Amino acid sequence: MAKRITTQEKILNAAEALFAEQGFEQTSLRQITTEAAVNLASVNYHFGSKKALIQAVMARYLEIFMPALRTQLEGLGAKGSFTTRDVFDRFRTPLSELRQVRKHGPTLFLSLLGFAYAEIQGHLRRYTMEHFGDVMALLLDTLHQANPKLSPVDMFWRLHFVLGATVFAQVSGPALREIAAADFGEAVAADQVIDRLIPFLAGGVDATTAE
Amino acid sequence: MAKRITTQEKILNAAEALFAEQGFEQTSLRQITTEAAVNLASVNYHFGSKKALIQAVMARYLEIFMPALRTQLEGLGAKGSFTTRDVFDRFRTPLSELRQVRKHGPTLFLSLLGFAYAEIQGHLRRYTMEHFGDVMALLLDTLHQANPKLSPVDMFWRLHFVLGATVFAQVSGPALREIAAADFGEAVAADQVIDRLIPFLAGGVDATTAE
DNA sequence: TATAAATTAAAACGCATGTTTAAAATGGAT
DNA sequence: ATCCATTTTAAACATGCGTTTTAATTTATA
Repeated sequence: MAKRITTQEKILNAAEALFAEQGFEQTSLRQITTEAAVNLASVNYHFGSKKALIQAVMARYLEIFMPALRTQLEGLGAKGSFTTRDVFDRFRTPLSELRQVRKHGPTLFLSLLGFAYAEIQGHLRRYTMEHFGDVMALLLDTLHQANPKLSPVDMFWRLHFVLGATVFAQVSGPALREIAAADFGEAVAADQVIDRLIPFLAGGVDATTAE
Repeated sequence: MAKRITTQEKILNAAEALFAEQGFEQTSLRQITTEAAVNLASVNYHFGSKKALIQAVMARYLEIFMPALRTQLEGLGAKGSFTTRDVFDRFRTPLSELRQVRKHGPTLFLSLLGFAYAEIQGHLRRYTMEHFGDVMALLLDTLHQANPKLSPVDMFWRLHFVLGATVFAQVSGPALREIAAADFGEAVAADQVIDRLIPFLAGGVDATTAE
């Protein structure tokens, strides 16, 4: 017997798919509840507001991703020395674990993260920093260990460039993969974008600073 | 005597400032017309629709930027050999020329470009490709000359990572510069972000591909 | 089975948006 | 100075949104 899917889960599942596809603002509660085949009012009943729903969608992923990333980074830190590339490679496992949540969890998560930053969801930034600020600090510290030449302020900026490239790659992902397939006859799976991305990011972070 | 400012220009000026600050979707025509001190209906009268206004705002910059970039790239192509870094450095002049349009033209333009991609303004993408597709092709070609090792499809993806990092840096620019100033006591002018960005981008594009 | 609590359902509310309409004002050409 | 096209204005329109309300229904408890 299939396990019972609650209304809340139906909403979360429909919401995250639409959010990842269209962004938060552009997705209406009516779209979500239609897709989930539940009543419009149930979103406010179960979650309180649209904003709270967005947070719930993100939390489901962050609660898996962040502890996993922390474990990975701590494991790397135990080693004597490592490269920037090593640090970014440590993102692979935490991302893969998101498949527990949903089949396309990794892609969904990164897309959501993308929209969270692209649209200015200040409350999400606050939520992340409040609950997982320590992991973010650990990431910054680990990257600095990998590349001690870079000053903290340089690392700060580059880490945000990294975030930008990542986010953009996901948000524009579907469109870009389509163009790539048409122009190069080379279909690229969503998950493989990350394989193209990681070398780029490591190269960027390791670049020599401006003279 | 100050030169007369037409209603259309008043609208364009108010619109671009608000767009760059808040994005396209989040900026209402009522905000724009209030700021510009013109009647609400004048937007639709002069431009036809909000979508057309967005296009007009972008066109004002693209029509200066794109030909300038083309000139720069052609100048570089005449040289025997050049690096990826050289290519990105050629963006500086075209960006600076945007100051003709407005004092903070370069920053405004990049922010607008950012929102154009972050929000899914498909019509802007189409417009750019339609009117300046040749320049984009030239850019891709020039980058390939600078780094022949990279396959076209690799270059395609990396160029879009570049765009993502750039766009994100501008959209989140104000917030990031604030944090940077607070955490590192180091104020960074908006124009200087591009100086931090260029080495990062060149490093990313030149990175060795995944094994 | 009777009762209370939790959930679902349908409808309406209040608000903000882009757009349209139709009248008033403006400005240049004859 | 008059006429006509252009522009500005104020008002309303249609639509979609998140949210709230109130009643019906289901579910669990005693």
